[in-house]
Amino acid sequence: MPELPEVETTRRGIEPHLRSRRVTAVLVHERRLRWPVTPGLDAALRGQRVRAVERRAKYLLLRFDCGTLIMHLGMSGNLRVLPQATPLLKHDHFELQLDSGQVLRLNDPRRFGSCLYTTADPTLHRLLRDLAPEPLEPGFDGAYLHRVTRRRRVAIKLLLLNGRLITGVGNIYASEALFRAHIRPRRAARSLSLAECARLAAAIRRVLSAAIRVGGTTLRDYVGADGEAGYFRQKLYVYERAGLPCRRCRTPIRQITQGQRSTYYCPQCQQ
DNA sequence: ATGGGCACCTGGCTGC
DNA sequence: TGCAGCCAGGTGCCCA
Repeated sequence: MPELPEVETTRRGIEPHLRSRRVTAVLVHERRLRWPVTPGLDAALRGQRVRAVERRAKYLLLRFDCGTLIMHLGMSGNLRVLPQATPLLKHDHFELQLDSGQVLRLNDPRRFGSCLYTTADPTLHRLLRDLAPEPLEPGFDGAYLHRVTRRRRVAIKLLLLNGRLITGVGNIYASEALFRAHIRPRRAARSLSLAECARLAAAIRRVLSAAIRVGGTTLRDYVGADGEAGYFRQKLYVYERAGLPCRRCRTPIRQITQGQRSTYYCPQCQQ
């Protein structure tokens, strides 16, 4: 489900309900996520106030005075703020009960998400420490992209999914950014000129920002923290549009497989 | 160092 | 109707 825009939409949705609230209980209904949910969370967090709700790449960070809860939504996870009496749904694995009478619930059918607690600096956590710079922060530009692609023979589409080099871009926005930059997904990363890298970096920033503005992309069952759908799907140029006419030139959109995942592109607009 | 492939899961859809 | 097969928004890890 979630790429950076969906995670950021979730963050913005839950943050007002969490900030400065005190945790009254932590309930773990299913410990077996991507990694086992950190044991002892109820004892660690009960009575603690949520100081901030932050995001790093596709990770959400719930900051407490005593430590940080690092959450990831995997492919199919979502977080919702609900009245505490709301009945549990299938695949509700984890919840934070709050002194407001509300509850933050993680639902994740595929259980690729995670929920880990650390008392150390979370940016030094093994899952976060090697991540690339944030794509919406100033350091991410054509020069950066040019530098990290220089010796890479891998296809640019696959490089966009490598979180150590680029972060926040997933399978949807990788195809969408390459379309907007007019670059073929199978091009070797190192073949991109500085000008192309600049176009691509700008396209990544534009597509992520635009998706955040409208609440992310809705595919299948994705809903934001308040349960409403995102609207970016209507703005997709190529993703899941195989065989349909390109919105720009009417050429049929092609679907190929790269790294066992689907890529979509326009053979006319992208060279 | 880089790159390819697999693994972890459930559910929805298609086609026989 | 049942069932096998395939596909799906992520990413760490193992191996060549």
